[in-house]
Amino acid sequence: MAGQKFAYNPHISVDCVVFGFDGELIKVLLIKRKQEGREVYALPGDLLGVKEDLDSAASRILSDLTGLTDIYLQQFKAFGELDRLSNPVDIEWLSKIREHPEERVVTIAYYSLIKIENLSLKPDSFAEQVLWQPIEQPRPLAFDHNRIANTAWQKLKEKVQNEPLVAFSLLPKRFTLTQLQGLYESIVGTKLDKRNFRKRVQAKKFVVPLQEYESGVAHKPAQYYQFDESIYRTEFEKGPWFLF
Amino acid sequence: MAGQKFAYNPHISVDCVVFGFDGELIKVLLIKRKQEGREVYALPGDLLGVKEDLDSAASRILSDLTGLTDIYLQQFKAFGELDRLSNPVDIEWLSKIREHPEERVVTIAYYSLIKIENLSLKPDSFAEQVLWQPIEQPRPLAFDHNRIANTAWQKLKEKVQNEPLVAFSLLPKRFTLTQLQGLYESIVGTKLDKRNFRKRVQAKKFVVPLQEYESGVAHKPAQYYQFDESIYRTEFEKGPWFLF
DNA sequence: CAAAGATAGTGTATTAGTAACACTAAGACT
DNA sequence: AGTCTTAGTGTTACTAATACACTATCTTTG
Repeated sequence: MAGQKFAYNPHISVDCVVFGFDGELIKVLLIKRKQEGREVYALPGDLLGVKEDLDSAASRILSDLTGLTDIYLQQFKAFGELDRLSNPVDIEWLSKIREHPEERVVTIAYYSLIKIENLSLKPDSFAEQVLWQPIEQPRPLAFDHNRIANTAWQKLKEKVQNEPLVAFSLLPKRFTLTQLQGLYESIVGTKLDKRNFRKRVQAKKFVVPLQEYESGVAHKPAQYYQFDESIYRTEFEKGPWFLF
Repeated sequence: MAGQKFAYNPHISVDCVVFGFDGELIKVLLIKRKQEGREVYALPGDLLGVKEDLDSAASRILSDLTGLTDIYLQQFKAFGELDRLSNPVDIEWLSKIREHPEERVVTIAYYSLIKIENLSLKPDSFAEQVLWQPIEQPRPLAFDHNRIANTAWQKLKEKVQNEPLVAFSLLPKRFTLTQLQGLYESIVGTKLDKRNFRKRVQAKKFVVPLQEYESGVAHKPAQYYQFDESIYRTEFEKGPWFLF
């Protein structure tokens, strides 16, 4: 970076599984690659720079793609199977862009949570290159990217159990309790009881109500809430511990 | 392996944090390296073979070291900081064993749980090379291995919360409830109430009592229990989900 | 061989948390 | 004015978690 030639480590890459929530569905950001008329979809990723941190590489990939910095990033697994490249279409693709396409590359995978709204401002050209794919409707991806995306989804679900903090990275700065509940329902995969949900949320001091309400909706307007990270942190330092 | 020359990938290594429980303390397996009269301790690890899986490399490292196969292994994080090698002693060591000692190596770290009893049968020479270090009394390690070991310990604690299964990998095949409680106390770092603990354990059908008892102890002999993995699996498929 | 020492093993009452359940409120649209 | 749509609110029954103290059984020792 910084203008000079950027040297890559030929055996290590970083891939990112970017999650977003549009108010209804959880989606994954894919990039489109045109190859002989066909479209192939893949996770955003790149080789690791020789003088580059793993975390920096993940940030670089995401900010190149979305223009966003300062987003939630979590490394979750390295994938190094010898047969990561089994599909002939992938091999053909690599032979165009890599010096040693046959060599095994170990990829360090990250998942990332972004507020989908922040992205809607991007230029149209952006919409040509990328796609938000709902997590429950997977589509075939390049390399072992389906496996990586599925693992990311599992890990995210586990994470939310222990650190519900992360869920808020998927919501806009201010949100309604209905949105929050919808997000949780997407993650746990079941419907939750509205009253019990709200009771629990309101017991958590880090979800703070604002004196602002929806407008222009054809029903009673909902109150907005926001997440207070500092209250959250002090609450969770005295973290509980469950056995079984 | 297999007699022929073993080619290494120069930029990727695998390190293992091996945990054991001696009935009282949780310990980590370290290897000793003699360097100019000084002893330097490190986690067991090695470069990754060019034709080797990540998981296979971890298994190889552990079976070379302990003779054990079929042990619990969990990949938990890749470490790729540019300054992983800051200590002059480490640099000197690498200059002896590596062709390009100055190049950054990304290490894929695993933690592993073994039944310490299985290891007591090893030849004495083994005891010369390795050391069981209690987790609460860390000692300075080579490279960034202290960081790796600490992260492993954190991840293990998290894991036990969601999958208490893993704790049983640290216990002998048959164990007393006092041993099990001691193990949990080591992991959570607090004392637990004996009666409540036993009530909870006995509610879990996968901890099955045997008609066998301690002998030769200077007190009432304790009953032995064992872990039934198949009961465990069927129980946990209908896994619960906690919000907050 | 009696007493002391050591750890195993057991039950109950209180409190806290979780789960199930149905109606009224407010705004938009016609 | 009436209908549609989602927001918002409490109580009760049930289940799980906590706090707490004594008896049982074996070994060792005087």
